Amino acid sequence: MTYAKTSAFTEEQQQLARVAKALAHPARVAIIQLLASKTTCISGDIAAELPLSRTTVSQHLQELKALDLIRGEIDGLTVCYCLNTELLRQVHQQFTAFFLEASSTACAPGDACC
Amino acid sequence: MTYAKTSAFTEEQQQLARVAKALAHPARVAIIQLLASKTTCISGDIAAELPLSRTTVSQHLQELKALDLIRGEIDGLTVCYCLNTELLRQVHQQFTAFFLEASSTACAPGDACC
DNA sequence: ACAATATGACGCATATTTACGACATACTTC
DNA sequence: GAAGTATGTCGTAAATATGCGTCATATTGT
Repeated sequence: MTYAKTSAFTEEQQQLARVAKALAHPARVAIIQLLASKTTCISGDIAAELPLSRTTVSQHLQELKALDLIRGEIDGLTVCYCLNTELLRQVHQQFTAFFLEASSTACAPGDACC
Repeated sequence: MTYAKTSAFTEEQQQLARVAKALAHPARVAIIQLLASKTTCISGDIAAELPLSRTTVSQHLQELKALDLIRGEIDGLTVCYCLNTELLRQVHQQFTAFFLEASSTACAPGDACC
């Protein structure tokens, strides 16, 4: 984004693409799953569970945070990341609307339109 | 992918990331929406409706086709693209499972874990 | 204050994506 | 078969993403 002639697409399309991009890397998918399953969500612990350097994981965390999908709370020396469940539910709805629209299409292989 | 230390993540995580990456550009989101709404799905028509060159659109179409999200049928001189609704429904379920897992997490801001 | 620790920011190398013009191919029509 | 049309492939430039080491900063414990 901010690369494409991005302004020519609807805000809705851009929003969906933005979130999709956030999930477009297995590490970020893994991070979200980790935050969902673990009760400890300390930055260092997250990095320790992933096959990437601490620096790289931190970068992925910042990307998720930039979209507000996760939030970080500083607790003394450590930082605790938590999922923004509100937003995730909202995003889920957006994706569902998109997929429903797409999977109940009038244009399928073999149809008159093809 | 095939960039990350990709093998270290689960196939499930990689699959989700792969599909997310396919949706990570507004043009590809737009293409899917177009195919869902229009009854004509001819390559050239698709390109004409997007603010990108025909070549670029063709490239995006190939990316979606590579994941089998869309399928192209050659009809003489033109090529008709259609959504793979089966796969889209499947992918929708994967995303739903992921989002449900994520949005019903035990770790929320203010919780004991943070 | 000092040493130890946890994190993020910065800089850099490499890989991938994006966008597009030019070219090649295949089919249709004349 | 020649001319025209619709598509995809290729090559290439510019923008981004990815991964990681090193450094700067902030906090804790001594």
